[in-house]
Amino acid sequence: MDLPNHAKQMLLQLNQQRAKGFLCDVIIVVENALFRAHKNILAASSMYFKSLVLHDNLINLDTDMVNPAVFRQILDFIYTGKLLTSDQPGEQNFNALLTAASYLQLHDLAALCRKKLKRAGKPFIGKLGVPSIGRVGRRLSAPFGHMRYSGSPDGGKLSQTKELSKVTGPEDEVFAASKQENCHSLNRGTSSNSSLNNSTNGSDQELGLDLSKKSPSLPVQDDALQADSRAGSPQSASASVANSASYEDLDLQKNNCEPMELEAGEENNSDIGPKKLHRHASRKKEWMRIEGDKCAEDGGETMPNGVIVGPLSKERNLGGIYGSEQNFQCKDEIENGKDNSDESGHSESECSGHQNANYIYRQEGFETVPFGDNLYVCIPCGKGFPNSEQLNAHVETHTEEELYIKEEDSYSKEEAEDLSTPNAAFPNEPRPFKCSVCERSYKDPATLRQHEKTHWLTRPFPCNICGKMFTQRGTMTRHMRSHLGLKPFACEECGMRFTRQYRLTEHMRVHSGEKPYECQLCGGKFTQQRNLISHLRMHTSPS
DNA sequence: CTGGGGAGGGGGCCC
DNA sequence: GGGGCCCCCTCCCCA
Repeated sequence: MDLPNHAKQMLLQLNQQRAKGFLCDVIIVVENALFRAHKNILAASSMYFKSLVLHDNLINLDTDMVNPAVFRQILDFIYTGKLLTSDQPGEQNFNALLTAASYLQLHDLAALCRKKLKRAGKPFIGKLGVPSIGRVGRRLSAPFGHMRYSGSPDGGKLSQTKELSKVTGPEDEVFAASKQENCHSLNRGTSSNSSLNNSTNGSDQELGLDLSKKSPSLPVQDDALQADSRAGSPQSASASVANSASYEDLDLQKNNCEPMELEAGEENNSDIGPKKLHRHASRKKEWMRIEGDKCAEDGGETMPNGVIVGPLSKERNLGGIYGSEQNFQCKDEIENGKDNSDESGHSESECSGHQNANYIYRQEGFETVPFGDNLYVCIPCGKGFPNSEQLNAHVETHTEEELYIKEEDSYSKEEAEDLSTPNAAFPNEPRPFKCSVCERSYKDPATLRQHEKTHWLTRPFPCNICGKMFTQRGTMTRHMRSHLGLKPFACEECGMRFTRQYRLTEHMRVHSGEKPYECQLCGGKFTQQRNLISHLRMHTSPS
């Protein structure tokens, strides 16, 4: 008994999931564009992808071999079995496709292209695209976190004009592609629309963000990368982890689950003190464990569950990365009649999926409403909907003002006073702009508006990768950096890199020995305020 | 084994 | 939009 359309239906479903970013667990970077996909699908389509996705969740493809427009065609082909036509002239497109298909070891597609070219009487004039013969190893694409830092006078920002000028002619469709679902341009210069769409149309977004920030000092990575002449290895296509902020991590990949070699290597290269050195080595062990523990244990067949990059694998971050999953988890919990709004530790945002994040959980106060099959619940009005599309359509009918949490009553006077710390800090400063929900007040309307967003149930800035929602664009941008492993702030002393300037400032005290935070009770000094605070807890805790 | 300290990283939020 | 600070979580090291 065969279901005649089973395979077709499955593929259709998978492609729809890809379009929504649902359960996508790998990001492929091609030049300026990001593509989300499913590891299983990629692995099933090509041995090359299979070896890449085994250890990495962020893959950079060699831009000599494939450009974003072509890769979009390829990804569509993988997910549909259909080759969609491109704007390019046929033979030119088939040449590019054949190059890329050979490079990616998509044999069926390559054969199809060859056939097309043969029929057209045009010989293949593309590049030699088989990784196993060493072509790819020649030029190792920098890991994503590095490749935009060109040491340019602008401090290494995404060099918009340069990147643009490189891409001409047919490749302009790169940027058309960036507007497609699942293909996000990282190049701010490609669009005047530098803002993210709001949560109601999150699946069709363009990043348009400069996530790179400027780099005060950037260690030259390319030499180290090129020294790694792993010709013939699929890894040589610079499958990189998102936090591959240093080539140490790449070494780690190279050594493939052999942390001992790494630590030894670092000791040789490092001129920092023993303690610091140890520290760094231990950090790498952490990374190692995250990315490769399973592969060490069982020969590399099992992937660490749901890990995008090392540091992000921490438990509490998984919720963010796998927002879509949580979305459904929350839905499941609704089905199971659980109240997950409190004890489960989910915040609304953590329950967030891609678009309707804040609406998919059973809200307290609505629990007695019989939802029936309407599992998607609009929090502001309590209406249930059978699917996310209908809910999204409904959500758009709400105005911003309606989305405020109407919970003035829940704010006690004491809480309100606690929350009015800005006033307490600057008692003499006039703060005429008062929040209508809590008692806080601000000097200017922009800050007030910013603050008022914290009362909204919808968070207007979704992460394009994991769907997590943020109240401030800056927070979301910062969060995106962590996905992409962008660490623009480098320590000149030890080369350690950070996602934030503030972290670097804190870190520099390690080198200077400065300990500005002193415990008034015991005189203990600390480099970081947070450690003084945790120290003070030790004094005040009863035990 | 445990508690304390050091430090990396993430999010919230105000300026 | 970016900077800065706060709070939290977590990991690692070490006594």
